[in-house]
Amino acid sequence: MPQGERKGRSIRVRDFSRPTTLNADRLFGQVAQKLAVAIISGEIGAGELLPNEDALRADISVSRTAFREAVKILTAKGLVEARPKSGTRAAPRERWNLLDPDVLSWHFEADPNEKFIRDLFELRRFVEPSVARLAAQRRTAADIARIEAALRAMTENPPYSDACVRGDLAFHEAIFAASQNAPLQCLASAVIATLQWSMVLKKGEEEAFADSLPDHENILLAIIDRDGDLAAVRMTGLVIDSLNTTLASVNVGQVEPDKIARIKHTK
Amino acid sequence: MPQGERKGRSIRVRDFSRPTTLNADRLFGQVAQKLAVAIISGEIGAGELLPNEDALRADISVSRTAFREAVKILTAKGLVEARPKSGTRAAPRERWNLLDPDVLSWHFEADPNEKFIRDLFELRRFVEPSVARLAAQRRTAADIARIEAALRAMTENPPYSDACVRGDLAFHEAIFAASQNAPLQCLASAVIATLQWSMVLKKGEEEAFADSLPDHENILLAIIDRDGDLAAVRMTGLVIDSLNTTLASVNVGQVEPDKIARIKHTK
DNA sequence: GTCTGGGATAAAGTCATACGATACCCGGAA
DNA sequence: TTCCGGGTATCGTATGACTTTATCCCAGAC
Repeated sequence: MPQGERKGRSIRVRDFSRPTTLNADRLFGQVAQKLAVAIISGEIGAGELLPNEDALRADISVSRTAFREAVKILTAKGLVEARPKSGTRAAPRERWNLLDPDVLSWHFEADPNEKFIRDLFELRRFVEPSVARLAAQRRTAADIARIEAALRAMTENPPYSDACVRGDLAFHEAIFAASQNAPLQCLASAVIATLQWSMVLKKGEEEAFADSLPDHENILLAIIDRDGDLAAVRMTGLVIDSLNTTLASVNVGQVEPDKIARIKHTK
Repeated sequence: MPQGERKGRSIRVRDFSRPTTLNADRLFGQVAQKLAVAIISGEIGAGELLPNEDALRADISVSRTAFREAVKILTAKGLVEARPKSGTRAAPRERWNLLDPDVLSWHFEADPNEKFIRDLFELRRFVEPSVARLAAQRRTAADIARIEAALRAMTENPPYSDACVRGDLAFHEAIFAASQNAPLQCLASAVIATLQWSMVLKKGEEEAFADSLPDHENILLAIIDRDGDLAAVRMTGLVIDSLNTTLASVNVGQVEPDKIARIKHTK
């Protein structure tokens, strides 16, 4: 069956996360990605954008249309600023919408440094406990079912397998959804991106994963009991543990460059 | 001087916030705004997008180029999803990047309902205290100067004047900046949008504003003292007070529809 | 009758070209 | 040296044609 083949032909890292707006199979999407990575990695750095003639001659011969649409996407995400006649420049980092799913994805691909991972974990540390508290207060039966299903995917599949990782991401996303707060839910993509990366970095450390399973389960129990404070405390513990094991993997493990290279390769 | 005239001819609500990517003076920007408002207000609602022929004939005769670039912007912000053969559809609300500055601005213009304001205050309630704690721990002398300058703008100008409002926004933004966490800083735009709206709704209630001034000052003092816990507690109090007075204005004041209409008018 | 496969079809995507507007650069004049 | 003016580069917009892609429907096979 050729279509099944096509579907499974390559697993991309960001396939796990929420559907992104970035059509990588479309031309403008490729150009946008290439430019974004160049900007985020600092290759372009707040200077003027590479003239389109360069871009389309070096990479692939893209028409002005595709190039402009790619630039429009980057503009919408704050990566570049196009001023009427003076030129299109790469924007300073303060302007980037770092919480945009695509920007996060590009950022990890371009410059997955430790400071950035720390910052994201800090965000998780502040947000996720509160979200868990809300979830405990507002969850419906359907929310519980969704969280349970995600947890089941984690326990019933081998650690760090695709299905297991997907389950972990779904676990956290379901808790966000149970919070019933739409703006808050937008942060789920940032959390998921963080999780995904920490999972890739930690891959192989199965004891750490096994330890985290009861923590997940206990969070679910607190949410079922509508015990917001307990859910928040337990979520705090989970995030801190996750940060520690992730940083341990990054610092101790000399495999880090290899892993990062592999992640980039599987993009 | 005609150019000065043009600058001051209309005060826009979002002029106070960080510079948005939305070029309202460009054609594609206007189309994007119009479509975005139609989607967010529910006028289009997850169905198929109005065929471009309709759009360009009804509103203004815009070329396919401008229309497509507008759609690309909306795609990048998650408001629409374009698929090759099936058409370009308005996306469900879960996909919207509600924390994007432009989307926030459009959301307030299209559908400033109480639930949304509550959700945003909830976000503030969770995030800002933690940010204040970080700011207290990491602030530099320059950060202090920036916060002080913002506070001065609040005290030295008449309540709810433009300069005063700008000062209030700058106060909160400066605290975010002092946290030294880039992803966290992206939430500043959401906080600022919330503040801006609550300020417009509260306008005229000068006693509430006067009461909040010492609160602001005390937060600054805690940050100067590097007392993170105290800064967090005080920020929590400020956010809660702000929510209460804002909701009181919305619920008690029968002026609400009038005010909202006026805000929309000044867009 | 149901399922499968391929072609018709419609919409998005891509390309090429052209023109208008304006900010910026540079050279000439005072 | 300074100021002014025109040229130029670049973005924005418009137009028309062609390509790609996925859906839908119908015909043919089991």
